[in-house]
Amino acid sequence: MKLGVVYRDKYTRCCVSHGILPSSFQTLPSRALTTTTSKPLSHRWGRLHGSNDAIKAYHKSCLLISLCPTRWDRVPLQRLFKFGSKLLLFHTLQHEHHLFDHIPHPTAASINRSMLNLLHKHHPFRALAMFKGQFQLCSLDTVNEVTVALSLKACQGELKLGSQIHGFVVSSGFDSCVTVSNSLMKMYCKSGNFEKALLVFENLINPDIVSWNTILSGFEKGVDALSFACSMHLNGVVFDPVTFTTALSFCWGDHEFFFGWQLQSLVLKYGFGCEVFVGNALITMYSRRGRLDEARRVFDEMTRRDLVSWNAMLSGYAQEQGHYGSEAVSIFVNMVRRGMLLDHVSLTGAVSACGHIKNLELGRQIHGLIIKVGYETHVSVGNVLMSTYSKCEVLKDAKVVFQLISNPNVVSWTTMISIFVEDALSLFNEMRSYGLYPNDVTFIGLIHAITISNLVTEGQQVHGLCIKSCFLSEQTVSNSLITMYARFEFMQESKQIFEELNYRETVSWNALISGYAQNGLYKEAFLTFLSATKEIKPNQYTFGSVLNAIAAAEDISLKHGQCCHSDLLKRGLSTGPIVSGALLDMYGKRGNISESRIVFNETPERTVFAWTAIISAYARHGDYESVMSLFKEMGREGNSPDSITFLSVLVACCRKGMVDVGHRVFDFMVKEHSIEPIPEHYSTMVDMLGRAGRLEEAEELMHQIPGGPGLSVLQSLLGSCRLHGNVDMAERVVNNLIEMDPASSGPYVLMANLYAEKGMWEKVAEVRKGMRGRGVKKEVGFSWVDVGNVDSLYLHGFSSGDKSHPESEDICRMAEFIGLQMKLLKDSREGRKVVLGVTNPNINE
DNA sequence: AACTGCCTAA
Repeated sequence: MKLGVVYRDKYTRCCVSHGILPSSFQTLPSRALTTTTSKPLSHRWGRLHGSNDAIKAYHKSCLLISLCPTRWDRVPLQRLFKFGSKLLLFHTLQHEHHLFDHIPHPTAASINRSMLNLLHKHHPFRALAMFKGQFQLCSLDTVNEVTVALSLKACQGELKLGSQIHGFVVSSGFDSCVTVSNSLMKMYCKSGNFEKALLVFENLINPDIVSWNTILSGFEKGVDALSFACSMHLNGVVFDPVTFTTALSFCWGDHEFFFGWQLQSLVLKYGFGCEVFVGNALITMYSRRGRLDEARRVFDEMTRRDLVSWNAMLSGYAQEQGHYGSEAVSIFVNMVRRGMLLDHVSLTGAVSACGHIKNLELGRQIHGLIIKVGYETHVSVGNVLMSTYSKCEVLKDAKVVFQLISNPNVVSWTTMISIFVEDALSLFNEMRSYGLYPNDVTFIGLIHAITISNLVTEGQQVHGLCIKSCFLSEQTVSNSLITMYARFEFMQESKQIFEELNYRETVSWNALISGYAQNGLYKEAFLTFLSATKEIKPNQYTFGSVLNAIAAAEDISLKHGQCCHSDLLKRGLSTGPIVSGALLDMYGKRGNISESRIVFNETPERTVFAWTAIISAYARHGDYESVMSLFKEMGREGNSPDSITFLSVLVACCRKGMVDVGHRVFDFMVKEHSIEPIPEHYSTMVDMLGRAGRLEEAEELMHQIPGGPGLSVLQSLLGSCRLHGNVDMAERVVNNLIEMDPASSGPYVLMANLYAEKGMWEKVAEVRKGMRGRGVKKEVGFSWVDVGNVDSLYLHGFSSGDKSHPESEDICRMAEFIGLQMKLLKDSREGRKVVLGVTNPNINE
């Protein structure tokens, strides 16, 4: 009988059904299959003696077992067993029970070896089945303490199985053996039952160092672990390298780090400085605290290093957000030059370093290497590659990487959802169709995508899904939802989610405060900030949001902004880019230009936002000269202005009437900086031309705006028409305006005023009538006054003809007085004769 | 034979 294609298929099926990818079999030439016959095997291979030949023969025999097991006899097997554990490894690949039955007299040693092989090959439950088989056969003489220890290891933290074995341990008296107890403790630690592990430990009569180490490694909190280490020391337990390694792995928190130092000196004292594991733990400890130079010193002083040492150093550098990017690269290059066998940890570290320093070219080279060493289908490596490509803004390549990953996990899908915002929903559904469950990060990415795309209904659906799948209890997910609803202008929902949180961290407060600020609810934003300071420690984002609110609010006293400022100084937060930007923006918007300048001068890192904030502050103030000099200085310092910077410069030109300069700035923006003008740019240009009296040019420019003129453009042009008394154009503009926004009183009022100035009283009456006929009411304009009372939250608001204030009479008298003083000052400056008794040195001479 | 180290996504 010839073995042909059919059998190869059968062989493949057999492997697949066992979940095996036998790399050694893949290289078996198909010729071997087609030429092998099924003549009595013992006859053909029985005389093989060298282990290599035997293994080769065994390869074929494995195939044949699956093809025609009935033809198999015991003779070659017994011969093969002579070649020891290497062959036993092959048993584990196929039909191990079948083969196992052929072992004439299984001993505890052979069973243990088989179980260990199965564990190495990641088949823990088959190892367990082997143990179970001995159990059922009642051949307990083949079970020793090692067998029990191995079977406990095979449980992989499955509490149910482990407890059963614990029962067996107690009933068979194995609990007196410290090895078995140690394995039991490990099993309980892995299954998250640390208390039970402690119970086993406390019942031990003679715990050895492994017992202590096992318990030490089971602690969750660093503090508890280290105090246990202290008690070990006090109990006279002599630390071994494993103790140090375990204890050091807990020393990366703020409090624990000190302990790490002390442990390091103990390590040196005990002479364990050359232990690879200990050195690796030290490298990790230092790099987790960001002390890469000290980690490097440990690394350099190590006499022996293994792959993990190099990987620890590499990923330590890679994690530091690009500050040590070049160091990470040089470590990796060194590893490659030394011809080290790289694993997925090395490759992920190298790729993530490329992502942090945004070095696309190097990333691509390492990607090439990854393909060469065959890791392109590896999930972790693929995930980091995707993230690196997305950081380097080559999204297409990220997608290609994703498609090559053999078994994409939740992380892969989450990365895709975060990168491809517009496809986020369909990606999410596709992920679920593969039976993968989203985690909290997936939801954060999805909610963020929905927020950006403004998908209200889908947002509510995802909110429902979060409730259903119990993800609302995740702080981070709830925070995303708060932000989402705030963006949708559903502050009620935002607040409700916030209030239902069982614990509110700073981020949650920030989300709510910035939500209020963005929706124009400045008082709520400020009040929320006040409550936040009582509960949590505000950070730069908290202050950024509340300062934005105070900047935009007309009726919150600037004193509160100043209080925030001093608080920031006290906390040492005032120089961060977010806070300093918000501070100088606030002072600029609220009219305190000198304070703005001080904040700007004290800002160590002048970002585009800082420059823009100070320039727009001066522009709002009408200080054309300062705006232009700052704008030039900004260019000299190598900062490129953004769209808002240009807007502020244009506003300054507009106020000063510098039409030609404004034109040049506009062209400079479009041609040199390739910035697409936004409606506000056009509106400022139209305003600028209009104020200068170039009304026709203004109207012409207005019609060039892509998408047609908006409200603000028309309003500013109308203002210019009134200024220059152009009734015809004003009428055109007003008609346009009323069409766009029928409810607004602005155009009516302006038009009526223009007619009045021209003495066209019938027209005035007509406009007033039209206004009443359409049910339009004039909105009341308010002015705000800050009366020096620190406790008062808000300012006093006044409108024209308003007598509601209890002190309105005094206020009006004072206003009149101030008005008179101002008039006098103005007259004297312009060289007119002073009528009343305010002295002016210039006039007196 | 039991205890230990490096790992990515927001």
